[in-house]
Amino acid sequence: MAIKDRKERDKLDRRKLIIKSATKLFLEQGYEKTSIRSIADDIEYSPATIYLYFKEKDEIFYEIHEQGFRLLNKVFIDQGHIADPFERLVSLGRLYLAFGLENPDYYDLMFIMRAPLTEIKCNSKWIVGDDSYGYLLDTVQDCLKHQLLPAGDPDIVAMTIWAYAHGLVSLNIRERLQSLSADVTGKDHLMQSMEYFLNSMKV
Amino acid sequence: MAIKDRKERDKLDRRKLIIKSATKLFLEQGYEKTSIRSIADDIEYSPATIYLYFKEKDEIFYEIHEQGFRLLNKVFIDQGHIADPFERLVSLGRLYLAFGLENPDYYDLMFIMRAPLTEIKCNSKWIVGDDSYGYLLDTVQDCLKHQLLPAGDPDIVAMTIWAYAHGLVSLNIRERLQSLSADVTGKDHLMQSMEYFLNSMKV
DNA sequence: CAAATATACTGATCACTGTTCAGTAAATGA
DNA sequence: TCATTTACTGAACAGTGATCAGTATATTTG
Repeated sequence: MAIKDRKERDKLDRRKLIIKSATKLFLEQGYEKTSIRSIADDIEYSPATIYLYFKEKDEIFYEIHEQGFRLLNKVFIDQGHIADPFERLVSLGRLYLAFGLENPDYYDLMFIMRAPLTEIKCNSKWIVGDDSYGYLLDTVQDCLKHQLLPAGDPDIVAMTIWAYAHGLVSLNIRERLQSLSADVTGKDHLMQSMEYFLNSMKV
Repeated sequence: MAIKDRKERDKLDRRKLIIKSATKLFLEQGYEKTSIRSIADDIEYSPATIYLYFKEKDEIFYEIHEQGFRLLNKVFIDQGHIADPFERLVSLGRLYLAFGLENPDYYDLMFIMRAPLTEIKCNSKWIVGDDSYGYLLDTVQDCLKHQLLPAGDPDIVAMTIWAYAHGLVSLNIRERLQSLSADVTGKDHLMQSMEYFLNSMKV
């Protein structure tokens, strides 16, 4: 049965090849411009072949979507050592902002784009995102315990903070801040805003 | 020269006809599914005709984009009578949230979608959005004057509040809240979040 | 070993998209 | 009356995601 095993490995390899190429093209030119044909061209297979490994275009990009979350988790993971909960929260905020600005395409896929997750998938695998949200929730709960944030339901508080951070990043990515009366574009102003936000929240 | 006038009026009428049809189809089925051909079908003209009145698809949807801002302005405009600045701010927040949830397609076009505003247009006409932002900025300045919000640059403060509200609405529209550990979906939870946010900010 | 079957892949095609352009028919101006 | 402008269109271009009958190779079975 070794042959069968090898074949299965080969099949997975080809799947990975597709994802690798798709990721490369995606980071170069974004989701919309990365066509099935361009991926096929890149890996030197027929477009039809890709549909033997993925049901639809979205399924390929769901993998990249997951990669993005793994990336964000990696960024978050070694903040646990910060003892002060509020300091940890500040650090998470900074990192989230930096992640969004440095990986706008990943961020887009993860949080802005019309979800590439039709059907059941949504329940079964969205869980990857839970890790990142988990860090936030834990930190928020710590802050609440030490009364560093105004009392409230931890989930509501975490969602509130996330909503703020997401709003900041996504307004920036989609260039909605350029029209404001004052010029608040640029990373400095975004950081100023985040400091203002967190300091205002601090009890 | 009356004939020429009539002709110009007719031309504007046809332009309006296109926009009207585009709006109808857009609100029925969203941006992506509203094709030039479907608009042409609806108004019983050839697809090519549409390009005599609009340079590109985005130009049509820029009009709808403006309609959206006029709608939001109309919602905001009669909040000026609320005397207490902070109460006014709360009211603006509520209205913004309600607008986003009740008009997700408009909201999408206005604040989420990859901007349908290539080139110069961005400088010349984005100003429509300034009205709505103006209400927010005025209210924020009032709040700062009466020390109802933590001191800070008015533009940064306004942007911070807007970012929060936008984050809340857009995470909801793009269904990113469903994956959270607790079920924070639903208008109630969003309102709870907004109350928590604004109360936390209040000095 | 030979025949039947399973695997991996592809070219062609479908139905769609935004956009362009040569051509037409009618209204207008000289 | 004839030239010109105006308003419009059919057909096409180049691209998209997706499908499917067909093919060539490899494996399993009698």
